[in-house]
Parts: sequence; C-alpha cells; structure tokens
Amino acid sequence: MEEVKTFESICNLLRNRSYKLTPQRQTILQTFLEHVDRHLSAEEVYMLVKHQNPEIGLATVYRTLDILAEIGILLKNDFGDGRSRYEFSRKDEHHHHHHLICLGCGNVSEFDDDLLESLEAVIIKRNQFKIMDHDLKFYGYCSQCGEGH
Amino acid sequence: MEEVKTFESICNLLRNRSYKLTPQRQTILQTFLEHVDRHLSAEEVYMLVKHQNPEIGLATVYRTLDILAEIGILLKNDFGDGRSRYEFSRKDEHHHHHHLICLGCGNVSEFDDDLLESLEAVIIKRNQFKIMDHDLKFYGYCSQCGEGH
DNA sequence: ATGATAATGACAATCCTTTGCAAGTGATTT
DNA sequence: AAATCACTTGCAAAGGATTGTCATTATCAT
Ligand SMILES: [Mn+2]
Ligand SMILES: [Mn+2]
Ligand SMILES: [Zn+2]
Ligand SMILES: [Zn+2]
Repeated sequence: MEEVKTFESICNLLRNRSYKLTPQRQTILQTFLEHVDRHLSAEEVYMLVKHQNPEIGLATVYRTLDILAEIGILLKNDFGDGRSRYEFSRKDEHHHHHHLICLGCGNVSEFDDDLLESLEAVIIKRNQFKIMDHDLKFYGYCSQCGEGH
Repeated sequence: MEEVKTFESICNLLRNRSYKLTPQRQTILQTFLEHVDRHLSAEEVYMLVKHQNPEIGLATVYRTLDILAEIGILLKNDFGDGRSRYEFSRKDEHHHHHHLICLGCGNVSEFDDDLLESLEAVIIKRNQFKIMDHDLKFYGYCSQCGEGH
C-alpha cells in the first residue's frame, strides 16, 4: 500500500495519527534516515542525536522510539545483548528479514528467506496455533571474526 | 555421547566439574526434573524451591541456573517477557527445538523441525558466516486464546 | 494570537539480574 | 574424627535498561 518512506511522508503519518511534530522527533527520525541499515539502541540514538540537539533527554528518545515502532516506521529487535535495538523499516515488509549476529564483534547482518512461510503452514495445522509474527536469529562468527573458530 | 539424564548422572556431572553438591543445587535440580516441559523464570524456580527449602536465597537460584545452563543441563531462553526462562534439556539436542509463544496467555509450546538445517547451509555460503546457534520463535495465539483473533 | 492539550526534560522509581562480603559448608587430607 | 580450605551461601547493595512523575514548555487547531 505505502510506497517509499520519505521524511515528509513519515511526518505526515505522524500528523495523521495526531502526534505532534516536535523538533526532537524530527531529529530522531532524521538520524534513522541517515543510518538506514543500522540497528541502534536507545543509548546510541541518544548519542547521535545529541550532536544536533544537546538539550534532548534520554526519556524522550525512548518515548519517540516507542511511537515510531508503533506506527511501523521502526522495527524493534532483541539481539540478546540486554537492550532493544531499532532499525528503519524500509519496505512494506509484512514478513521481515532475519538476522545474523556475530558473537565476536556484535555486528548484525541480514538475510531474506521465504522458507518460513511453508513452515508456518505446517505449524498452524499441527499445533492449531495462529501465527502473528516470527523471529529467527542466527548466532555465529562473521568473516572477520571467524578465523579462530 | 550422553544417554538419559538422571538425578544421579547430573550430580556426577557436577562433581566431575568440581562443583560442590550442595542441598540448594540438589533441590533446584529436583525441581526441574519434576517440571520437565516447563519454562521457568528464576523467580518461579525460587518460589517452587522455597517449599522444600525456605532458607534458600534468590541469588543462589540465579547462580545455580547459570551453572546448570553452562554444563548443558538447562537451556536458557528469552521469550521477550523481560526475564530469562530455563527448561530442562532433555536429549542431547545439538539442534534444539523451537517455541510457539502465545500472545494471549503467555503459554509456551514447542515443535521440532529440521528445515533450518538446509537454511544454514545456504547462509554459510551466501554470507560466509559460521553459524553456532539459532533461535526461532513464533508469536501468535494458542487454541484457547485464538477465538477473538 | 490564544488556549487546549500533548510533549519535554530532569529525576526518581521500577524491574530483573549481578555482585561484594562475611559467615558457613562440602570434600579432601591428616 | 578433626582440621583444612576453597567453594557456596544469604543478605544487602549495586547495576543497567526502561518507565513514571510532574512542573514547564511547545504544538496546532481555532
Ligand atoms: Mn535488520
Ligand atoms: Mn522448550
Ligand atoms: Zn564479527
Ligand atoms: Zn494462549
């Protein structure tokens, strides 16, 4: 339904949901547009954003991340490092991509696969379970870190 | 290599690793043997264990769960509810099972699948990533909760 | 511009988990 | 059986991410 997500279109989306367009929210949004492909924690966003706007508070960052995730602009991830990590949701990905998490350096890479679709059908039949979402992660070592393992 | 995991065999395993066989550790282990198939949080273990041994401390529960997970007796799970959940590791499951998590009642069910094996081969080639472990979860609604969804 | 109302920032509070520490205990040696 | 000593325990305090409170400020429809 939606096409490309520009800064403007997202601002409109916020307005349509009757969220106010504050400079803090704009700055945070900008940060993600400048870091598509990254998986940022609240603290990391906070640090990046403080360069533009040193007055901003960490609580505001948390609140804004919540909102942006709620309206589908950001995806909230848990990679097991004790904090939530957010990434810009590029496409209208109903079935989003999966993650490869390096146990050495913590770097996160991605991959797409449709294999889970067929798996879901099996599960629904076998367990009478209505699947709403799935989460697949691979833990291992990236090419830089993989030497010793 | 290992066969059935009895209370005795696990005690021996602890001794072999030069862990002392304290009554606290035995009680916690018993609790899991009496609740195979459950996914217990530290707090839940603490509550169950206090019936047998009211003197036990929560910190001891945490420390024991750590040890039992480290030596492969327990599996540590993160189902996204803000606490770690441990389950008895029944078989020598190198590739362990996956979880269906009900968004309604929080109940956790399980299923096995070998589909990921072939997927791993693809990933290794495509991303030159050495996979050590994977984590697959499905979120949805169980048959009891599924009516309204 | 004005007012209703939502949002902000500073800080306290919460929740799960880990850690420091003094006292206690299990396993091993005499 | 007693001594030994490193490992364990329970308690309280500390951590770390996230949320709640609340007075102040800013947005936006009118
Ligand atoms: Mn991603
Ligand atoms: Mn399980
Ligand atoms: Zn790496
Ligand atoms: Zn349910």
